Amino acid sequence: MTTLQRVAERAGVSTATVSKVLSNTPYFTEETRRKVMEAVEELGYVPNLAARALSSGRTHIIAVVFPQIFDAIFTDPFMLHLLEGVEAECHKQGYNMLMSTPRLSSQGFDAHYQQLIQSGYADGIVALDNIPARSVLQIAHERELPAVGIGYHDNKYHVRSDDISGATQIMQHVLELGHRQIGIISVAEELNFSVRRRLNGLRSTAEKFNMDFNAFPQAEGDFSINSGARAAGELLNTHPEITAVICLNDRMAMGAIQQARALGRSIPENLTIVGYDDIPSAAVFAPPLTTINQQAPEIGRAATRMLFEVIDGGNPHPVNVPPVLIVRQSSAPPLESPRA
Amino acid sequence: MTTLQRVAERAGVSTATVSKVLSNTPYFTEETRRKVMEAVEELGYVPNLAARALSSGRTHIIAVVFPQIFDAIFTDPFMLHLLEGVEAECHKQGYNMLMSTPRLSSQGFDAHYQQLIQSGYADGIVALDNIPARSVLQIAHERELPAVGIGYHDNKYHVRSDDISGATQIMQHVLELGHRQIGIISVAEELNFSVRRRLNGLRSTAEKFNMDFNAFPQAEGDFSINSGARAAGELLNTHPEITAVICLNDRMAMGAIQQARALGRSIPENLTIVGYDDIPSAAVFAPPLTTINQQAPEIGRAATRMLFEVIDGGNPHPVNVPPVLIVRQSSAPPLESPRA
DNA sequence: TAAAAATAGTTAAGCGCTTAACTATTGCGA
DNA sequence: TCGCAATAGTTAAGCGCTTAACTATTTTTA
Repeated sequence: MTTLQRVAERAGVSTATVSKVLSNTPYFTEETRRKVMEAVEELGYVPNLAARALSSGRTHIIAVVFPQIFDAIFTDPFMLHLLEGVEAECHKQGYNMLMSTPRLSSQGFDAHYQQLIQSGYADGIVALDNIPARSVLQIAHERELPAVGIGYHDNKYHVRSDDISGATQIMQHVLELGHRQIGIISVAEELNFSVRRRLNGLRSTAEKFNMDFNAFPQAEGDFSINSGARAAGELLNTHPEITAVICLNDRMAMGAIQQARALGRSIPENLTIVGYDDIPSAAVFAPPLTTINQQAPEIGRAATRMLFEVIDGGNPHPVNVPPVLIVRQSSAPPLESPRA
Repeated sequence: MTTLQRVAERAGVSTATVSKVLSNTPYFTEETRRKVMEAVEELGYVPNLAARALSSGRTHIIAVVFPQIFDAIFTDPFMLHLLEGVEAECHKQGYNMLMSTPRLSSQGFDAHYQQLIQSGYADGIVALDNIPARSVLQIAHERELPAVGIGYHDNKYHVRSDDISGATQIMQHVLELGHRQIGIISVAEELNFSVRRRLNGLRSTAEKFNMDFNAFPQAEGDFSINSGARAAGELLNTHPEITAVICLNDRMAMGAIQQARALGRSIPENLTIVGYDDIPSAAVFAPPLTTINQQAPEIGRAATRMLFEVIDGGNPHPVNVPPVLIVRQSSAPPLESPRA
């Protein structure tokens, strides 16, 4: 490994001058710059980043943190898309990403994660902060490490998907198709921060159409395909008059479709079913799902840009990323619908 | 931030003694250990890992490298599952993962990736090494950085999915169902290393059943859903007698199913269609796909264990991870089949 | 014309940790 | 009982880089 010292000898200047030229710190002549850059090129010099990190106090590494509950993160394509956005911004700024996937126990997040945060390895953190019981960024705040949360924890610097807007769009879509007998497959609010906001978006949109949201029949699932099937079964048995079902995520929508079919309904001809999240399976499902896409890459990009601003001493505003309605073949007007 | 120096002062010993106790290097008394550990706990000491990396020459970070072609990696769940396996082994050994997703241009992999490899930040690399045109690990070999490749490049240390075994299992499954009129949806061999081996596995299994593989009608796709649909259309138009189609991946199988349906075939009753890879959509497709699961988490684990062995000076053997046949509802015996 | 400011390059110290070499003491074996 | 080996702890140097402070020269301003 070639050192800065050897570059300095080759260029006939001090190591401080080499450092100055490489970091573009004033003052040096064009001749000095030429001599240094020639030596760098001839020797194939690449800086030792651990040394640079130690002396400058800056690593140009950010930690990307996805907390693990039930190992779900490694099966969730949302994670990959967040990562895509984070990576794109890191690449632009010459930063590297250190992955951390902490496990929560009764004593808090595991020791390995705690050590990483305090290790001096990362200039800052972007974290998916979505476990209601505990914020994964608390330890970063205690250490005054720059941090941006993705999700609903009360972090000063955060990026969120605008679940109210997403729910508004999906409810509006269903109502504009002419549906009035609408079932809701919901989830217990303690499981996930976004549930309340999705329900609020559905409610406020129904009210704009002068409909009483509380009169819509509801059944409860737990985000899984099976729970969606069970909930759809309940709804269709107790409310056979419904012409549409809004599910709070895609997997429950898939289960609902399977169950509705088993109960003799055809989709979407006499029952419209819509989901939320636009997981990859949604597009290839039969029929392809109408759903809400959260634009995870853009969330990842916005969070990372925000973190760089915090690291550079800025004080950026929180960001809400608007989701996008994706209309596919699982939704259609009801058969006897008077178009409103 | 508390330093080792302050711990030494608190415990009343030298910094070298603190370092010794923390690394369990001989020799120290039980009394000295107690004094040091008390000081560590009272001061909440956490080592600065950049300093440790600089002086010891070891970071306890490995680089996890997924080369980018056409941004496909951020939509491929296989990546997430590899990462799952790598992360599990890193967690066990107290290592951290530095993600790198280099881009290939005509001049080779990008400068950011090259700097990362030479930076002293990573003790070693686990890389998905699957671009036929160029090995992502060449630069690591030049720098004598410990490296393990996942895939078919000729790396000394590598882990591969046993594509021959996977293809053997899927062909055997189709033949044991009684199919003899079998179409193959293939891919040009230059696109991906695994194609030849999958075809070889299919061929050798057919020969074991005394069948001439070259007599099976073939059409070519490019791994995409659309190409699968086109290829299936060709096959069914020129060979309407076929009772099964083997596709070299799941997405082509999905396209083939959609096209076969459009051409009046029911799946699997009068046409069995099978895929390869067990992507998440396979399980929720209609009908759920019979396919081959590559056990990506186990590949990630094996590669990471191998890297730790190389870092510690060992000389491990390459590993082939056996895929698993997943039978679902897209395959069934042919209607007029004499069970062989 | 003299003083102040800017330019250019260097010296010196240090970032926090590791560990080889050294020193002193104790224990073991012949 | 003496010499060698093991134990215990310390000293000293260094890993590769950054940058504040310093020094010398040139340029600008009043």
